[in-house]
Amino acid sequence: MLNSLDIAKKPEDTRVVVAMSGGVDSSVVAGLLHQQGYEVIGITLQLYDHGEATRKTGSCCAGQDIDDARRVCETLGIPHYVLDYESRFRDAVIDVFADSYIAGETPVPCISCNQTVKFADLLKTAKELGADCLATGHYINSVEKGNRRVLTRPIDADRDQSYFLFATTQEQVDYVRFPLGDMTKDETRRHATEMGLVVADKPDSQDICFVPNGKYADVITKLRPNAALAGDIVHIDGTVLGQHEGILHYTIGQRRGLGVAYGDPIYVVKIDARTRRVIVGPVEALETRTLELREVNWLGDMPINELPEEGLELLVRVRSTRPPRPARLSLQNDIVTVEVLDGEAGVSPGQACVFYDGIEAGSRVLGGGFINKTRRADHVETQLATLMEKTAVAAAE
RNA sequence: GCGCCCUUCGUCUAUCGGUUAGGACGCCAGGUUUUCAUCCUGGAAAGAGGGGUUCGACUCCCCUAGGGCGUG
Repeated sequence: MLNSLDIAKKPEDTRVVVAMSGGVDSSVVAGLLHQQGYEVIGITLQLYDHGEATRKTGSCCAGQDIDDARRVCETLGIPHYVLDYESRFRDAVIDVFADSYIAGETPVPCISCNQTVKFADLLKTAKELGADCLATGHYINSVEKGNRRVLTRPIDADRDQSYFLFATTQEQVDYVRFPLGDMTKDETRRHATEMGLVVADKPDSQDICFVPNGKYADVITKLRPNAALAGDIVHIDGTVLGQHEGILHYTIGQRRGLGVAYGDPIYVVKIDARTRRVIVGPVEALETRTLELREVNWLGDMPINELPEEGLELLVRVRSTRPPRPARLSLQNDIVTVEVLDGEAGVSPGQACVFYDGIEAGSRVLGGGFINKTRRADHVETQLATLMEKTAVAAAE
């Protein structure tokens, strides 16, 4: 007989570590599991510098948030531990974040954090504590299927956090539980209020947790003083339209912040880290059909090298707030390649491409990968190639 | 040297003898969003300068400055 966490033990004999960020969601997870009689241990990771970042609203895992988590555990009457993961977080998340921008990509720090700190280090700690599972407050679900668990989309589609969790390995999926997967945000807040938790009305976290004031470029510049070098803003037709203050301010598909009045809206089409050029063009130039992925985490049933010759039809998201779009996944010369059937606009290297087998709640999350390269329409590729060639010649002279 | 034309938000421009001088792009602020963005809503922002004519001028006339075209 399985308990509510799909473990063959009575709740009171089941030890659960709850990853508590100090927000409502993970607090409610701890509260609900405690109510159900589980042996709950709250753990909060201290991830970064105290300072201004810790006082802003919508942060997590530092300063005030650690305090909130502690108070929640006191209210519930469960043990709470704070672990110092600052240096680990810095190496695995912040440094990687900075280097990605310098390389002209656009990172997703929340994914690195889940991938390395939460589901690697914290998970290991939970196992060392003898926990039967690690529970988090993410809005995603997982269910038993045969002798393993599969990741699925949550009930609350508006809150779906699967984009940030695509890199969770099968082994991790088997150990982690997501009690909020079949709950809406409103219900979560109601539970928090009913349980009298101090965080019941706390605002949701937003922005990058370790960046104060939303100025992520400042963080990078502080870490890598030579990162923000000026360069040209070049139209895809070759015209130099202006100057920018560092490629780290831009991502593919970005419109604002260019400071160029072109008459029509122009978007960042490509970032050339080598020459520090930001290439811009009309919205049509963003249209992308083919993506090459790296660091792919495949959670489908068949092994990924046994994909059908013609590819596997599924749905993909290339940014967390986009709806899943029909696509075909295939292996081409050992490279995992995604063809978005109707095209996508503004696809950036460094972002994730996450796979689904459907749109509705309960659909499988089939993993995903980081976008390594993209290919546009032929005429756009030709224009870009011409631009790259010109610089190569100029550099040679 | 002479003749003709042009000058409006940061940029490109619309309009008119009596208008809250409109739009696009840019910028700013909110909303959306556990990434960065996108997207949505809102906001600030203009008649080159000086004289006239007129009840009233950004609009008509003159001068000055700047720019364009044509011509000895």
